[in-house]
Amino acid sequence: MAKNLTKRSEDYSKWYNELVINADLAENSGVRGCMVIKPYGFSIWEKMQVELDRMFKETGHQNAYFPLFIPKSYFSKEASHVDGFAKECAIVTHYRLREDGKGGVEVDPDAKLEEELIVRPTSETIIWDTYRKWIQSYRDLPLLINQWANVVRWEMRTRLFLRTTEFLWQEGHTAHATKQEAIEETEQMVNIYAEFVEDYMAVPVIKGLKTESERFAGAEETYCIEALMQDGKALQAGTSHFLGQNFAKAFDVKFTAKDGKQDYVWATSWGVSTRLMGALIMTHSDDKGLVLPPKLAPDQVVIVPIYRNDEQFELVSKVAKEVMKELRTKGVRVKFDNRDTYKPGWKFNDYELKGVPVRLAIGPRDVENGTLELARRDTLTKEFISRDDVVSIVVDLMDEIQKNLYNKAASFRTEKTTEVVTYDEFKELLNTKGGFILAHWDGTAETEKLIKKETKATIRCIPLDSKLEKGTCMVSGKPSNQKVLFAKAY
RNA sequence: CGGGGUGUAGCGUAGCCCGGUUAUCGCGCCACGUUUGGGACGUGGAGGCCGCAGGUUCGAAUCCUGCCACCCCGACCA
Repeated sequence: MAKNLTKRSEDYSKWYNELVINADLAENSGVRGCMVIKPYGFSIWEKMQVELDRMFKETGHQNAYFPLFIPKSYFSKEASHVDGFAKECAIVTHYRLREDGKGGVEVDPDAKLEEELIVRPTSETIIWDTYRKWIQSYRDLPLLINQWANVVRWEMRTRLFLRTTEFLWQEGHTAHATKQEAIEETEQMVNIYAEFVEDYMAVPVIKGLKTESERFAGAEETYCIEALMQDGKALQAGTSHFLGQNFAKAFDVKFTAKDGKQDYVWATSWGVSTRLMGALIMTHSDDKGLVLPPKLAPDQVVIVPIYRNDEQFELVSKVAKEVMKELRTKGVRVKFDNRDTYKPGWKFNDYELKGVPVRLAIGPRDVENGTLELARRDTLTKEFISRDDVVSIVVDLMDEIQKNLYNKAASFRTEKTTEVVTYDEFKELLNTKGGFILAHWDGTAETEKLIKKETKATIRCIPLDSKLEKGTCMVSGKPSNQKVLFAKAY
């Protein structure tokens, strides 16, 4: 990372970009708005997948896979859904290339598809078209399915991990016999997302409901989790939608209930994406690079040997390998970096850049004294510990670092969350402190739009667990029952 | 899609206004040697159709025209 570039500098996005590239997580591919996720970045994403997938399965969901291509006509079946996605779709119109006579290739105009195919921006339509065939009776319900997939949204502006043209995600699509059950599913999934993001990513989130204008295209209610980044901007980290009977009606998905009556099924959909990687990076990183929570770090501990000659290397390696073995027995992910092609100082900096939670250094002096040098990535502190205590200390540290990262992020968020009464205060705060702002709002789309236009701040959510309190809208002065969460957002 | 900016080695750049030897510097890369407890040093070396296509000129990285790509700010958005 550039030495003089810090996250406190004005150009936060440049800092972020360099961090993603230098920490070897991902890079721009050169293909419009698509990124290459490099092995190190992908291994973190894989850890996230494993934990999320486990949580989905523990709550009765199964994985399946649906097609990448969606016939254009499917989209026109749900009116608000098409409105929401029409402007950002990649469309397949032809199925063949031919030689252009100049050494290249061109699209063969004779190979035009009769019906264009949309590269999925999300899979509601094709999945509901399929569910129609799968669901006849209440006995087929609930249908609880998730898929891990890539989707494409042709956004105007892209950003590594946060908004790439193609991104990886999971999307759950469930069908239920009753409205109540579907709402419970929607709420359960937003709770699972919050639990994952807080417990595994160590990123505190606020659960809430989206306002009507921020709602998912085709949803009756959108639940979300919102996180606060270090530059004071909010990031939507996950969404769970109650779709009512909208898609069931659009795709004619009916079932016969116990009483013999036919009804449309009730639906939900929910998803998190590789954007979570962006949240992880922007929440914990410092000027030395990435900081990974132990639960998601591909390597939780790295051992760096210090030596001058082969003899010392053998001596040090022996201890390093023993320590590695003992830690692995306790379930700690350890890497022994015995490469002779890089110097210790270089390795120290590289692992700090990559965010490895704990570094152990062993040199001849340590072997002699029965010690190791332990360095924590989260606090950047170093200490010598006894060789005999290393396993218990490191095992405890995994929990401690995980908690410390969460607490740090939580107190940052508390510090950056302000309640205001007047619109003037609100505007002033946005320009100075930023962060989350709680304020009364009259519940109208007009006021919401006006605030967005004048300040660029949006209502991130109507928090679920905030207390009800009477007040008046900071803009219109009309009555309000609850403060809502505002912020400038990614 | 509007407004602004930038394209020179793998990366970051100087040169461009005011055309003129072999295109500058740093990092990285390769070889050899000395090094190794916080990003080592020395010596030598490789690597460029100066974004692309035209034009002006004896001569173009530099001037002109067109195109393309990327970045930033808006609008849009997980």
